[in-house]
Amino acid sequence: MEMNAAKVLIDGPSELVFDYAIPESLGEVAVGCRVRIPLRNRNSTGTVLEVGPAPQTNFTLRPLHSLIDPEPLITPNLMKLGKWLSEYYGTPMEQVMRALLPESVRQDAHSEKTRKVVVLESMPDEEALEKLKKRAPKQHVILTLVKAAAGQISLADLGGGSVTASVKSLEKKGFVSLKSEAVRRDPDQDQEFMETSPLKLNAEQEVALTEILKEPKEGETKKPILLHGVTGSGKTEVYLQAVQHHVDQGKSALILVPEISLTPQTVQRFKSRFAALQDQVAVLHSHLSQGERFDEWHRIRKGEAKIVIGARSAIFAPLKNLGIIVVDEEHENTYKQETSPRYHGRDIAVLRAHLESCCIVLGSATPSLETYQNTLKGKYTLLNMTQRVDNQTMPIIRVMDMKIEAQKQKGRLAILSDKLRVSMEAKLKEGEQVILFLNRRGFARALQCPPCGHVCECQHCAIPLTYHRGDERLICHMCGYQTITPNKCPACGDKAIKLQGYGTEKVEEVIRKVFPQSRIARIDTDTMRRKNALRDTLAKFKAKKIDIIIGTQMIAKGLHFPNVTLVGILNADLGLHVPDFRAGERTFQLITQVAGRAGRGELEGEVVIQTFTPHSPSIQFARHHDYVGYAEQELQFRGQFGYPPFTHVAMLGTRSTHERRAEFTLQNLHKRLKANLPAQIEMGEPMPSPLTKAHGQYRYQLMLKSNSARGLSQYVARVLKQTPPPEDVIVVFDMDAMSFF
DNA sequence: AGCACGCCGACT
DNA sequence: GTCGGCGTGCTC
Repeated sequence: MEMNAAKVLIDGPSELVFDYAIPESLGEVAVGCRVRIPLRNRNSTGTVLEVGPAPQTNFTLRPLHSLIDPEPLITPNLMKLGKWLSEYYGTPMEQVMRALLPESVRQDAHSEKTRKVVVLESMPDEEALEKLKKRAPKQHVILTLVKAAAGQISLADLGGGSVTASVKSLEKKGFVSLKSEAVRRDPDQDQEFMETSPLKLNAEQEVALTEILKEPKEGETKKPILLHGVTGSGKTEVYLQAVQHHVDQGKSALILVPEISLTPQTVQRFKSRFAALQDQVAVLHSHLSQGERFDEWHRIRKGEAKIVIGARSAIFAPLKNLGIIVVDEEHENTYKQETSPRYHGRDIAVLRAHLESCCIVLGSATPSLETYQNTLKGKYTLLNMTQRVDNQTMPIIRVMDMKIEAQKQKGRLAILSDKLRVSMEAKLKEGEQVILFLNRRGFARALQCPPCGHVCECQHCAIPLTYHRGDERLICHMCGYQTITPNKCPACGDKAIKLQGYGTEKVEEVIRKVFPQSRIARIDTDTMRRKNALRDTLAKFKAKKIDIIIGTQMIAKGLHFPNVTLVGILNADLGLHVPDFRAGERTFQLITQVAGRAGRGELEGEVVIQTFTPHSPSIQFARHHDYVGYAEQELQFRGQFGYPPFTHVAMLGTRSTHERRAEFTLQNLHKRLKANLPAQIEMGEPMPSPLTKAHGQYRYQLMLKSNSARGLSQYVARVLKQTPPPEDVIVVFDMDAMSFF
């Protein structure tokens, strides 16, 4: 007899895939179903990968026990997506499955939140009621309350546990019954959203929207769209109207934002615009409780929620009939997941749109070079928005050469240039506000010569060499090249060559001295530890109770303060001279984004950039608001040194509390990888990570490069499987790594 | 010979 | 992950 069988991926780290017979009594068993299965002499759980005729085996298949959920939890498209993820990132399928389903949904036991409600069954007659009032006054009160509440009231509203005895007694008499009712855990239940109407689009927005909504030609699929719009050009309004269009057509929409906690304003705008459809909007992010996530996820799966806004993991939301995916600020690094599977939310979004045959819009003022390159190759459609809405102008950007300032301010730490100080005085006098920005990620120290600005770089990789204190060496973190730390500048011969740096704390101290009258707040991870501290400080700033904000990355994104007319970037070099080939791109993006905080109201904005390397392309092109110019020269550099988007770069790392073990394990892996290294893979040397010790663990890393991401991942995964690491060493493989620390 | 312990491979 | 087979080695 022809019996169908299911290929099941068994839960647990074993990566086991076995065939099981499908008993007829189980009904429809589809791909993506979660199932209970026998395994040896015990029970286990798994996910159905395939369903088909039973394979030829010399043993009889054991039957599936039962379905955990009546319907498949993972749609066929999401299963395909998962398979792709597993191969591309070299991640075991089991771990991919964990990313596909939230833990609370995956768990065998369902956790719908319920509440007890008391329902009126029948009312006693007058006589009985009177009797009750005398003999059991509490029961009488309950009955009146239930009746007053239209025959149904929650147990909690009646007074909770203290009334249960009385209710039980009433139930026995048949007057009421006690039932359970599912309640939705709404993460935003205490918030009110005022509905907003669509804004009038300007000509550029109109063109963009039309192109986004254009149906593909018969038999063709729509190319992904890059919406490149300058800061303040009204991209969000375009997304909103595009989403509206698809929702009107009965389709669903998915909006990805970099990080919910950093983009509350964007989420707010979506929730407000669709306030009338509030029950159809779901927000997914990491701060949801397990229960909230469970509810939101099932609302999406059942088709109740058709508009999903979320951070990267929302890309796996079980939406059906997708009309459009929007990836806001597509260049953001937060789209890269930093635990396994280390996927890039934007890339997965493009793939999902392809699988679902839906429209996808990637939006940014500073597109990633990966995405921009795809428009040049004709794989994506490029739409430009060059004007700010409401005729606002782009801020004027000035660049201050801190080498000259350092000479002027002889002996003192040059934190504030004369120009920036004078501008601040002028703006503050007018009652306008100032943001001072300092990127503090300077821990991986490059060696820079203060008089001439020269930075020691690797000849092979064109990235700054990193100073390692222990052995006084400079190491290249792409290829492993090492050299002795010079005691004078190789360019100008000056002996002042040194590691430079200061933090926000130091800046605050200096600014308070220079501007004793001003109200100053510092925003960084140290001062914003308290819950809601960021929100409160920003609210105060908005209310003009603060004049100057000194901040790190936290204030770079998405903030809209019309009264800010001056932005100072105190040390643009800090992000520039880190051992990462994307350092330049990141600096360009950061300057452009931070500069975009200035002049968002009636008043014109001004930006002052302080740097020791004023001629660096990231700074010069940002100064002229010239994205295309920057991209062109940066792409040329990337091509020349074989960096992404022309290749794929992956990082293989080890971590251990024992330094030698981390080092030895990576050296061992390096040796084995080298043994049969395919020609198209290029490999560097193992070396200590720039952040040698983090979270009590020593870290070593190794760079790999290839034209084929899959090929590289598969090769590394195979070698990794053959060489399991010692127990106390963790091995990390990161395809398309975005961070090299 | 009898039994405890730990490694290693199989699990459909 | 977890079970059980089997080899090692120690004890009765």
